[in-house]
Amino acid sequence: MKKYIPILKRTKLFAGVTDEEIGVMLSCLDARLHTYKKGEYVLRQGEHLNCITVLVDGELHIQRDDYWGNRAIINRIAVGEMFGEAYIAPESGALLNDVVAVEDSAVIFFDVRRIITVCSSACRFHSMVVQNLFFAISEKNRTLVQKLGHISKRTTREKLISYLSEEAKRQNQSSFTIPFNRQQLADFLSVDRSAMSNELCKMRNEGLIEFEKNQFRLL
Amino acid sequence: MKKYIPILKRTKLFAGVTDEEIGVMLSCLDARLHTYKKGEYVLRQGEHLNCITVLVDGELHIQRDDYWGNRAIINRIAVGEMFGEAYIAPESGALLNDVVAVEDSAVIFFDVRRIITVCSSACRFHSMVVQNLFFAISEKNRTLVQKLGHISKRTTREKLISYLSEEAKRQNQSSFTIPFNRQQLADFLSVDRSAMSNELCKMRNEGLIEFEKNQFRLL
DNA sequence: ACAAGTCGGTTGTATTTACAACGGAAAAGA
DNA sequence: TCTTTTCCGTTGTAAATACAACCGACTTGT
Repeated sequence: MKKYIPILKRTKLFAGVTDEEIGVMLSCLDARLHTYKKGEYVLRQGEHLNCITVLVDGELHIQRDDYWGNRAIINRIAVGEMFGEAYIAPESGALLNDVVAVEDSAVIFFDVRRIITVCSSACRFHSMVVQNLFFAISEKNRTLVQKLGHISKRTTREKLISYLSEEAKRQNQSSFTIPFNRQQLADFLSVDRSAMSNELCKMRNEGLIEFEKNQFRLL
Repeated sequence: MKKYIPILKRTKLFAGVTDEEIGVMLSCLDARLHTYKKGEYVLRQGEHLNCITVLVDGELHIQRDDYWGNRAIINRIAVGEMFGEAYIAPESGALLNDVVAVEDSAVIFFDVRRIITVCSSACRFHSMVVQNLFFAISEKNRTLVQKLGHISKRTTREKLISYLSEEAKRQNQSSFTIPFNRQQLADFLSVDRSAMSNELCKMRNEGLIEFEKNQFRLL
């Protein structure tokens, strides 16, 4: 697990904490490492979780399939990001979504209560992590609201424009790569893949965008 | 401001804190009270916020109007709930939404940094509030995901069923009142009001639901 | 009591979408 | 290399939606 310390160091959760301090916290927070093959479920809807988790390798989707097989990709977790932070509270209840490995992945689980219960020794790095956790959850909150902004648009085209322009802004360039293939993007924006594909091509024909595979450019 | 202590006491943020302790914190956290008339803006998109706020009277909508005048109601804030928690981090940037008073309302603003920076005296109630804040933000996170679940449904009917059945479950009875009028519900679910109205009546004709004004019953 | 405004249901039409099915190109696997 | 699978664009059709317009019931304010 120690080999992931350099990665943990770059996460929002452990920002400003030194390697040695992280090493100490790994045992202090009862960290456990699990690995998953592409396609495996990390967590399933209905399970209970009392850990904060950090993805240290691979990629995860937080998603939900409904009764009719429609998939909604709620969120995407990249290396260094965390998930499970919505279930910190003891009375949080069961998970509402599945968490699936889209690539071979490695996840570290941390005991929640040991994080948010400030230890008696009140170590410097612990209170740092507490504050980091605040910021991280808070930021995820904003991310969710932004996503709401995308899918609350009425038409497929508007959803695409909303998503693509935010992505361009986030990556700070008009040409950028998105982390989804077509089906995944459709699931993320909650639209039909073929309809979306169609709309994308229309937009290209109208000279609004260019794209090839996952590479997009706004014009 | 002291007259709102009984209300604050029942909020998630101050759960488990006594009246006197809240009284102390009001000054300790630099609390400020503002009141708003129905229709007034509490905060506007683009502004900066470095406070956690609690609604102590009235009702707020967190919403966003796009260029074409389409309104999306992101969330509803009831008495005792808080907002602004997504902007705790110093680098959060500007507000992405408007916050509007739907009724005459009163809001208390608390300085964020004084909350999350544990004071040197490490008072009992302060660490309590820190933990409460964790749980509250975390819960809001879940609320947002639930809302995503509603509007990620493809048809108006599915959105309605998703929303109404969650509301029934939340209020723990098949007959319940919703906090929106038709237009607001449409804005909340991101659909057209008349189309939604139409769909509601179809569902009634099919014997799925009953309703009158804001009172609904699932059958 | 009257006028103005709000609210919710209804209808028709043009637009948009989902869905199913297909095919070619590229990638993955044997 | 050959086969299989994945990915993505295309098309046609049926279904669902947005939009505008209208009406009656009810509320609010004067």
